[in-house]
Amino acid sequence: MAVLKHSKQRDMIKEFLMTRKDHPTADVVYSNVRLQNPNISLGTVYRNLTLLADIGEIQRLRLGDGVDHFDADTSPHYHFVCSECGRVIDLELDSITGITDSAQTHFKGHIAGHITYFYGTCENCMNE
Amino acid sequence: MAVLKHSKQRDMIKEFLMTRKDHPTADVVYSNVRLQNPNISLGTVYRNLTLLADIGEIQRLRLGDGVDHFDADTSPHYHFVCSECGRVIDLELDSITGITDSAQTHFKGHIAGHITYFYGTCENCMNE
DNA sequence: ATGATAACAGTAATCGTTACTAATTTCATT
DNA sequence: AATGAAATTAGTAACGATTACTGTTATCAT
Repeated sequence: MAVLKHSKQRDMIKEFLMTRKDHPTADVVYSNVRLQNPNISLGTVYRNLTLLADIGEIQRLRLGDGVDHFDADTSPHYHFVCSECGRVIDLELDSITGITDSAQTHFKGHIAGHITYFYGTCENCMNE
Repeated sequence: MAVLKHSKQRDMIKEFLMTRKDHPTADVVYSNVRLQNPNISLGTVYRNLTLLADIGEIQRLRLGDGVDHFDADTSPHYHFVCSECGRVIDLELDSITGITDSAQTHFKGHIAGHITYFYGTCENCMNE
């Protein structure tokens, strides 16, 4: 990979993402970062989100809603997606890495890991 | 919902899907069904795959590769996605529905279920 | 300061999917 | 069997998220 050069835009994107716990999409990142730098390009946001995810500084979440979400918290944890409002919420959950092992027992390839997320109705939507 | 009327195109799509264990995409369904009916429209394929999934006759799989896959096997089971070749393979795995309960314990909304799939290198790609 | 190259803004293109429309098919009722 | 209302179709246009391109600007080792 090419040598990484510093960029103000990348810093802004990373910093914005660290202030948020709601796993925003590229578009949300774009419109928020634009408040500070109205000239930033949507392509720049996408490119840097991809780059940051590739070097492991952020996490890309694919939650089946057709839009990528991004999370500055790279520690392993699980997510809940509200089927009503689409909200994405962190979940406290004891590690379930054991399921990778138990999936491996009957499988001849190599299982490197798993993707799991939960869905249902969030607290907010239940009170309606 | 409107009354369902029979359609030859829908039958062909369902029948094709039942012959396949490799979880084809809409496009693969389209090009195969077109061998029998060259006039069928891609929109018809999408509409019927969605309809069949809505009435529970098939399953729509979202596996994080940006393309929907479809499975005529509607029984609950898990999938493996090869990171090398993209192949999707059924997995034998004892039920892990318990994780839904254990996710529920610390969560105030209602968890209806979970999506889990595994990734790694398939047997084919390991022999290369 | 210079120069190589990474990153940028702006825009066009791509890809999977959905929406639209006029014509056709299904099917319950005659 | 003929009628007609409604579902379905083929074909095509539109859409939204993302990626690619291009000429310009910023970074940074020398």
